[in-house]
Amino acid sequence: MPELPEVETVRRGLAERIVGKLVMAEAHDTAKGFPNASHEVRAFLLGATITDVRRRAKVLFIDLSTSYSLMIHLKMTGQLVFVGESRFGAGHPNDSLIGVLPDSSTRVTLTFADGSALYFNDQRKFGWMKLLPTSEIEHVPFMQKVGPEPLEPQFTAQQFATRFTRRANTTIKAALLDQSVVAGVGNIYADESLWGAKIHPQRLVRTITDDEFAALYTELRAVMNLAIQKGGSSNHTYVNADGKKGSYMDFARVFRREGLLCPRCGATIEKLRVAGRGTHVCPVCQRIE
DNA sequence: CACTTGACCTGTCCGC
DNA sequence: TGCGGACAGGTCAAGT
Repeated sequence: MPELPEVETVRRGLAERIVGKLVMAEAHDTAKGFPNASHEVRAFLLGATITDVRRRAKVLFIDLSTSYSLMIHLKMTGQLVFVGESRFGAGHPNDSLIGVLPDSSTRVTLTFADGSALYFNDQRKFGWMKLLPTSEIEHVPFMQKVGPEPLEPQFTAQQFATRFTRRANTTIKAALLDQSVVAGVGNIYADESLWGAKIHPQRLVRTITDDEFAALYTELRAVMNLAIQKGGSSNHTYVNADGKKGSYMDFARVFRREGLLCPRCGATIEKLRVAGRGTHVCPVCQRIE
């Protein structure tokens, strides 16, 4: 469930809290969450200092002073929660997590020299973390095929529309979710931006007009920027680096609002299945033609 | 190559 | 109340 705005929120929180910290220890449960945690590879993690926290699409990178990086995908239920030095003194915002983490969903724990810790939790074990030389990130297959960042200032509406030509015969929703078209869009922001642009998710890409692509570009960026401002969306498991939920769902206009009224026209919002995903639509505003 | 479907997981919710 | 099954969704592999 973490999409671009949620991953960006986590990135910002971590960048503030862990850059400069020295990694003292690493513990993980099974091979699944950290598949390449061999002794040799861990040598580039233990004793390293964190130099940066970056994001590309829905992937996070924690760069280390050893020229290695942790590459992390949260998939649906992954969390990266920092618990600070407040274990040695009251008043820290995430005091409430002390003694709570690690829990049964904790897959990896990084402990820092000052006693603080970073927990990678993942209830459904879809997420992963791997350690690789920083210079090899660009060669990872996903990184090679992933599309442009939709919020980059230089990303234009024209470029956005052109990216879709390869997916002319599929639905606009399937194409929006395709990470090689545009990076970072998931189910929530696909539905929200299509509603904003008044485009039915089942429309075929080749039927979308230039004006509709322009509207979708504008809506997608607006919705993602608002979501970042609100700290992301929390359906159930998503939390930021402090273990706190985001509030975008309070602003959602169609997502998970089936049976409620469309805030634009008052029709009843429906839920259907498009591209194998639960899809929310206003049947009046978003005509299929 | 383009496109769709199933697999990966486990907690939650719904209906019987 | 208990239980089975559907559902949640990001990405990849395998299928058409």
